[in-house]
Amino acid sequence: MGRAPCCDKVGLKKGRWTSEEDEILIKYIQANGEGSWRSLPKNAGLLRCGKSCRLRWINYLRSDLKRGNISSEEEETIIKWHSSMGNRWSLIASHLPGRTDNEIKNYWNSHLSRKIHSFRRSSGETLPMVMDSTKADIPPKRKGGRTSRWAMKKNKTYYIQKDVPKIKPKDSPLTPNIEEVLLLPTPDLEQETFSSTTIYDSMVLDPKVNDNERESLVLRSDEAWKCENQRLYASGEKKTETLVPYDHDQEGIDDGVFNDIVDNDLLDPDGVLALTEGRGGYDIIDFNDGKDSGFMCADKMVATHEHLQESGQFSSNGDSGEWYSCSSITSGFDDGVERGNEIWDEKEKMLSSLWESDNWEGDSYNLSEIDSDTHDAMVAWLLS
DNA sequence: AAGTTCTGCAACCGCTGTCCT
DNA sequence: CAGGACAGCGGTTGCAGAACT
Repeated sequence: MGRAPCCDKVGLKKGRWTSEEDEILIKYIQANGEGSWRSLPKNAGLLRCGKSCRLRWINYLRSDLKRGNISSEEEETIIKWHSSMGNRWSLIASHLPGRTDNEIKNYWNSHLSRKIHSFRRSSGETLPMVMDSTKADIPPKRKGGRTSRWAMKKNKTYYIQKDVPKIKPKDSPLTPNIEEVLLLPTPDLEQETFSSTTIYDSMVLDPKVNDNERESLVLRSDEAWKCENQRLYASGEKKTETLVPYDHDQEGIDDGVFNDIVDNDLLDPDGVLALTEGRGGYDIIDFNDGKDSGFMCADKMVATHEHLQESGQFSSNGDSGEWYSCSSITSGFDDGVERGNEIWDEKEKMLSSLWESDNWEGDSYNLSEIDSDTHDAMVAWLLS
């Protein structure tokens, strides 16, 4: 036999608390102490749910709360703890006396996350937008108002579009439009060198098939899907190649298997099997077992696991000896070899880490792996 | 100045683990 | 032990007011 329900929610007031209600609650708790939230509203004469009373007290009425004006030191604390704990707002709040989890959560969502996005813009990078085929032809026309929250959300979810609808070529040929919206966040050299569609240099393969089969899976003749992509090699040579996205739906992995991969079971937390988002869903990168694994780039297999191990680099072209980057979308240009001697600046590394961490939507386990120097630099920048 | 759109944040919702009966 | 409330948490929503054209 359990307890009586907390409240039946019938006839209870919702919404903003009035100053009168606050006063009643404060006086009651001062006289009787915290706790017994279920009986509190009745005893205090409030037409509120006990849960609501608790929330109001903890977040706004307690005398030890600071409320507003979060200092740079506090901001730094939030960033640091968030980088290691993710959205554990209550834990973060426990390191900030006088601050509540709700306040920190709101502050993060409305201030700090935006700082990171604005950095990407300020550093000459253009944030990619999700290509939504249903809207691609009708760019929204602004009538007035401020920066779109929707747009921020889109930016935020760009790399994490799990349920993005598959875009069929016949429905929405992307090639003509993609350049307008898919300028990736890359250093200057890359922006000059790579064409607009380099998003698809993410490698694509099915871990379940052998190399020959995989090649046939990836290669497509559908012109609408092809992406011309220029690559710059360390030698200075430029090459144009065609990258063809892999559509798991059309190409052989059934939805059930694919969803399993996406949802978790087949994802290796150590990164031997990784997903990157591509147009129409996820691409799968398998770093596992060498022989059946590798990287498909353009129209050929460019590296196997053995290449990776031997080279210590991300990948190389076994045929020509040229180095390829076969990285994810988010780090689509972060292969040091292909980029010659060019070195990413620290901010890019930071932001790349942030993007890859899926930090905007979920846990940030990757962020915790950022080395301390990078981490500190990131914090310094965010506070600058 | 009016109309439109977005921001900031307080409050709610729903879930989970723990405790109570 | 089972069932249910409690406490706490993170995600989401709603709205007043700000920002913008």
